[in-house]
Amino acid sequence: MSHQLEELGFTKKTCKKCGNEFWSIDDRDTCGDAPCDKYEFIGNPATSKKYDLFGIQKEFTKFFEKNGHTAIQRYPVLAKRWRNDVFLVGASIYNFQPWVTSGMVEPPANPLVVAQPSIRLNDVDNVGRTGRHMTCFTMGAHHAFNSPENQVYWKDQTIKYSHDFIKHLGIDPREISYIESWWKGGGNEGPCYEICVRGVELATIVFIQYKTTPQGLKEIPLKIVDTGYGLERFAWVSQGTPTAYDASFGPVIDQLKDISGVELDGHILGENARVAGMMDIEDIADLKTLRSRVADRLGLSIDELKRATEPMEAVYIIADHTRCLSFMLADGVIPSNVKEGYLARLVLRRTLRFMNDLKLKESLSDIMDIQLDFLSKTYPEIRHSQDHIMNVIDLEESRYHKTIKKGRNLVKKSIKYLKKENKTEMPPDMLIKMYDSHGIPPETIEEIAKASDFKVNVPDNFYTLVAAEHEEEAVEEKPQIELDFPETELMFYDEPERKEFTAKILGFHENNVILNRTVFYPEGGGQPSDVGFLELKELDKSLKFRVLHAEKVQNVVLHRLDEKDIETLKKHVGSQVKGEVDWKHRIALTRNHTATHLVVAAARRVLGDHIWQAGAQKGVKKSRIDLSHYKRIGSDELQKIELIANQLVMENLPVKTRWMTRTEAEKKYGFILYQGGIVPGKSIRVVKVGDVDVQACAGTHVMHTGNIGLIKLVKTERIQDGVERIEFSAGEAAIEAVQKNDDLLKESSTTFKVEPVQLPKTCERFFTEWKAFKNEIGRLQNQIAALKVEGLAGKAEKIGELHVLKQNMDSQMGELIKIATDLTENEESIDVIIVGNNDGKIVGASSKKALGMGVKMNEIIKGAAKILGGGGGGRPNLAQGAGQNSEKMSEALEYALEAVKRIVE
RNA sequence: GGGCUGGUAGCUCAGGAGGUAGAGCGUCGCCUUGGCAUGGCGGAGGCCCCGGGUUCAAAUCCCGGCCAGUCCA
Repeated sequence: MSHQLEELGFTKKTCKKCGNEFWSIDDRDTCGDAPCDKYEFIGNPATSKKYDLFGIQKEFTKFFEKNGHTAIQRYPVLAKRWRNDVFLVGASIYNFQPWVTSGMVEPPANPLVVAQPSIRLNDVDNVGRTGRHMTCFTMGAHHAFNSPENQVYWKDQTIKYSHDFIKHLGIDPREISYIESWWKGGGNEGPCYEICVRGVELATIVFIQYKTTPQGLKEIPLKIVDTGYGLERFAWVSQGTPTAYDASFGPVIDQLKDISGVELDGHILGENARVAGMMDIEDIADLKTLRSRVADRLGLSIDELKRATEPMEAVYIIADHTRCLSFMLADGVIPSNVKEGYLARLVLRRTLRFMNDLKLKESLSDIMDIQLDFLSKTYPEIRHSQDHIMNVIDLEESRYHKTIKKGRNLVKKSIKYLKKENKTEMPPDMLIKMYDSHGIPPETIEEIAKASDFKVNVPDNFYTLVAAEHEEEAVEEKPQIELDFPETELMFYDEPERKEFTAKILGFHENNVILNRTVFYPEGGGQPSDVGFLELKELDKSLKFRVLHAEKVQNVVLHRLDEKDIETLKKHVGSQVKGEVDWKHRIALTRNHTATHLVVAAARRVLGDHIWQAGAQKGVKKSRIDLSHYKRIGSDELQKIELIANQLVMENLPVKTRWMTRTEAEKKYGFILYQGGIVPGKSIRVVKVGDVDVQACAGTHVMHTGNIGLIKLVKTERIQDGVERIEFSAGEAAIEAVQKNDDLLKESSTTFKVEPVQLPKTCERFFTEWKAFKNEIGRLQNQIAALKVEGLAGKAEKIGELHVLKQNMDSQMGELIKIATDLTENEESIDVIIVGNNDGKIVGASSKKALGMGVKMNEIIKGAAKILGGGGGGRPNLAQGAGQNSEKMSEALEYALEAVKRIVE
């Protein structure tokens, strides 16, 4: 692979334990990585000096700067800011994907060095327990991007740099081993070395040089040096602390210890980390193995060990998770039930659970305060978001408590139900349902069950079972269209007010015409396509074709026409056509598009800087934008946004557009450029509205905001937790929207015969009165029923032991029911009553005495209602029915009476 | 983007194999008391989220929508 290692005195060997090939100076027979070697640095630092995390970060950056690298600022952990394939940054290379790594865009510097906070949640269960796993770590990285024209450095130099750096820290080169391996990820791969010292992997240096394709490896033109130095691990080996947590965020841990009163036992922790270092921990079963091994070595029982370690682990988890949350929230992740927001909520709720285990009386925001204090010394930008973070945290904490409280009730109820069913244990599917549908973790259920003296058995593979509940869905991949046409010249950028043009017909694709240039805006960036006409002049006559739609495929604009028109046009490849866009349509979309930028800008002013556009769809009549926000937008906030947006219109701000290279634009404006979505390409079109908004945007815009006219916000909708949708109209459509509201008011006020201003009061009055009348009617019905009951008793006939009454009455259903129940429940002289009315409704009731004799009213009424041509039923003591043939009522009543007779006699 | 829950009195929730809408707390009135804590009795308070469908009959079943919760990618 490289001669560099040989030059440095290394020779290649094979590990006798794992069989991997590795390089070292010393004559050793194991590769230097766990589990082949065990940790040899705990209590015995490997470096000449101790570094805390920020110390090593500084040292790292400084070293590579000195060696010709340009240091760049960290990127936000929210990768969505510049790419849409992953949620969070998991490594420094994520910063440069896909634009730089594909070779399309120049890197911000070359070579460069960065210390990139990275988040990986796949091992979240191990955090705090193994001594080395973290949700958030700092990846120190030096990158070189080697293009055919610009070779920066490759394998030899990379190895030299990394070796020099480790040596520079005072680590004895004889302790370093380089394990040969192969790296694969993100569609690329290449050879790599894992650099290990005293049993721990400190860094990986990767040489990305292939693309992974279904046909195998494909050499790529841009060869990338991708390195990753686990800076927390460097801090760890330099201090020799029991865990990497102590070395990385010791001050936070100290304060947490003070608050919680937990004493950390360095001996146990160190032993735990040593054993954990030797293991791959993937599930709860592995964790149990770890516990029993550690307990063994310390001569403790597993319970004793758990009692001793769990509080310490909780402290570590809280310290780790709050760090992760700080980056997430500061960089713009809004906790939610979907996407990256869900990941934030997951971490946040885990933190709350462990705080609860420690019985901390502090709120999460108190703990976050400690973490933010600590972090903002190195990352001052986090301070700027402090208020926002605190708002979000407090809100989330109260949401969580609400959920748990609801969950508690549900669990108690379920246990009660199970006990009634004589079950002694909660079945696993119920446990899964509780978590899946209601977010109650099994530990919480166990806790509640214990209080209710009920057994809960959580399966080891609980989360696997949960996952099994969710069937995977195959992702359909769209077949790529291959087009062989030159790039279409887009005229609407240089001449935004142009309505007509002439162009040459280059060819066809399905129902689409391809021209050499166009004024038709192709659908994209949430802006629908233009429509209009193409006109072909042929000798004396001219033919006009409707353009239904335009879209861009690989820089070629497809103008979709009716199938018949395509057939006609096909004879004219190479001819000139005149194109004309429907301007009313276009200008409406243009107004809506610029208005979108203004509404976002206004929303940022009203709601805060955390507001980002999460999606948008423009239309002629109405448009909508989705904004990241942690709670519902209130109606007064909405009105404020509306006012500010319209003020920006009235200021008649100039809208300036210009093309810039991606790197240049990002440097000047930051990722806020990508509010409207990720824009592809090397150079991007930057649209700047006065000084209030700047976005990378390919859409059409008015020249001055005054051209938009009115902006009317219509409604808000919460499309997900953490994302609020605002629907609005701009220009003429806004006037229509206002007029529509006026119509609604007029229509309603005409009905009430009042002025619109009186409507709210009038409505309220009508509603209250309606309720009062409704209640009054109920009362009157009861009274009428009571009156009608009087004197009825005497009309009963005696059948056997029972007094039976059969009567046709002029009463509604409700009244009949009332009469029937009154007489059978309260009046002792009546046992069975059957009443009907002229609408074909029939009701029957029987007293306890009659019931005792087997008079089941539901069956009798069922039969009687059949005669009426309908159906009926109810309970034995009270039943009702009805049918269309109301003229047969007396027959039905007679049937019922006979039925009673049959039972009694 | 997908799955699963839920929406009933001011609040917390029962009910829901279709057939008279319920409880506790709160509220109002009366009684008990010298006053308070309390206790007893009685009352008011429901578009059973909205719209459609099935049915003699829908809070209950079905479809759609809105709102909320939750898990997963």
